[in-house]
Amino acid sequence: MVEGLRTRKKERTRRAISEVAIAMFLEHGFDRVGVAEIAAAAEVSKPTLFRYFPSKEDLVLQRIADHRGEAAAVVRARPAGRAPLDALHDAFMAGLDAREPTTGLCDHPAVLAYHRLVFDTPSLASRVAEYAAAETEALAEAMGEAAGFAPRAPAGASRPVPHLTPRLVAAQYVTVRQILARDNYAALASGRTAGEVYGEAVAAAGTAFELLRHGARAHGL
Amino acid sequence: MVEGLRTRKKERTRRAISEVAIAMFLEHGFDRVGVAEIAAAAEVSKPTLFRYFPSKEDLVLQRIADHRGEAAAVVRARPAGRAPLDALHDAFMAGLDAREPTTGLCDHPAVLAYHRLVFDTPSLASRVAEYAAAETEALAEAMGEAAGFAPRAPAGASRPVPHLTPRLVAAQYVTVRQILARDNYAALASGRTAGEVYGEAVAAAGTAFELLRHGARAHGL
DNA sequence: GCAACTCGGTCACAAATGCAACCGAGTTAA
DNA sequence: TTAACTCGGTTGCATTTGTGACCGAGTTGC
Repeated sequence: MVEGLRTRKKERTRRAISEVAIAMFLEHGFDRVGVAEIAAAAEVSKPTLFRYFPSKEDLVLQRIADHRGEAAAVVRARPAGRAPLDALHDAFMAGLDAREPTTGLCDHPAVLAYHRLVFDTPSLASRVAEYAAAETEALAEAMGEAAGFAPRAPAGASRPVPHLTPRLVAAQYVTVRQILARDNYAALASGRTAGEVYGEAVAAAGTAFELLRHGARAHGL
Repeated sequence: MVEGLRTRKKERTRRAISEVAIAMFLEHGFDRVGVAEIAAAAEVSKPTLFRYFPSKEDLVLQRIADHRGEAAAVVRARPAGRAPLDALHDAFMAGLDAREPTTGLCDHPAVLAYHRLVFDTPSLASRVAEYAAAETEALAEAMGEAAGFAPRAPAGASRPVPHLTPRLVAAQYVTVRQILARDNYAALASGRTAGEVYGEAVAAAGTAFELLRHGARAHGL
């Protein structure tokens, strides 16, 4: 009973609303389109729209939220004997290869426009930062497990709190990844193609993960 | 209630179910397709299917039922001074011109196959007869009004009962129309096109309505 | 003769949805 | 300042839908 009519229709509705909303935002701008218009275009009532998405911003950020916990999953599913950072490096390289939008190296016009929409709309950009914070926390937990730290579970807290070192490393990874993606996006925004940028992107990722692995000192900083 | 989301979606669902069902019946035969398969293909649950259509047969007959009361409406909407039978004749001629399926003069393969499906399936054919009876009653009422008879409303009856003459004429009209449509369909089934048959169909309709208007005596019967 | 199965159709219940009215904050206009 | 308006978001309620279990009649198999 994992795949009933109910589930299928709900997923379809969620996708339809989000896609319609993004298309309208891209065409007219985020705050020149009202939620009522989106609901009408998606053939859904306004309360239903808000049952799927808690706020107007989430209509856009759903795509980003879909990747929630991905880094933590990569760490947990890494091959035996492979270090967490190496597994993350592998995953990022694979993402570059596949031109995944999350790497910033996807030059489809729609994806580029989506990037512009998110970063040019303050309320959206700020929400992305929140997602990044949540992502960091989840990754820190997975890294704590990987490093053999038994996660502490304080009395009042609902979730275990990782130790300091995994949290620092996780935060650094998330930050570094943002920079890499930003750089790739900037290169594409200046008109170059993903194929042209690919080599530099790989090299930049190599540098970044090398820095993460061995610290700044080895680079004279 | 003008045109809300609810109404629109219900009509869409009703159409989707009926069309999916007819397509499957045409491909595999009426009683080689289960209602559960139809519901699955139409992406609705079985109870929902039966909320729209009271029986399996109605999945097919919906198209015919859609024309319920059409003859009565034609009579009521006829131009001032035009006799009911003449208005019905006009309407039938217009139907022939437009190649409406109800005239039997539509040679689209899908319509032909639909005809075959209905008349080759006993449980469907018998239901068509019931619809014809209901159609007759409705038309008789409209004709009674047109003829100036005040419809009688007997104590126990929920609806007024037309006088005898309008009922006879209405019954004759329905019968005659069935024969005309059957003849047209037979001609098309033998491989001729609607355009080729059109002239004969018009002439046949002329003869039939002439007979209705002036009786058999004038034709030596 | 009888059990197991199929198939059209129904039931009770919970989940999803539409609808209309409303709230509260921010804007505009008089 | 106040009144009217817009817009994101919410609420109560009726309608619609999915789900699973069930009924009863007709077949099939033994």
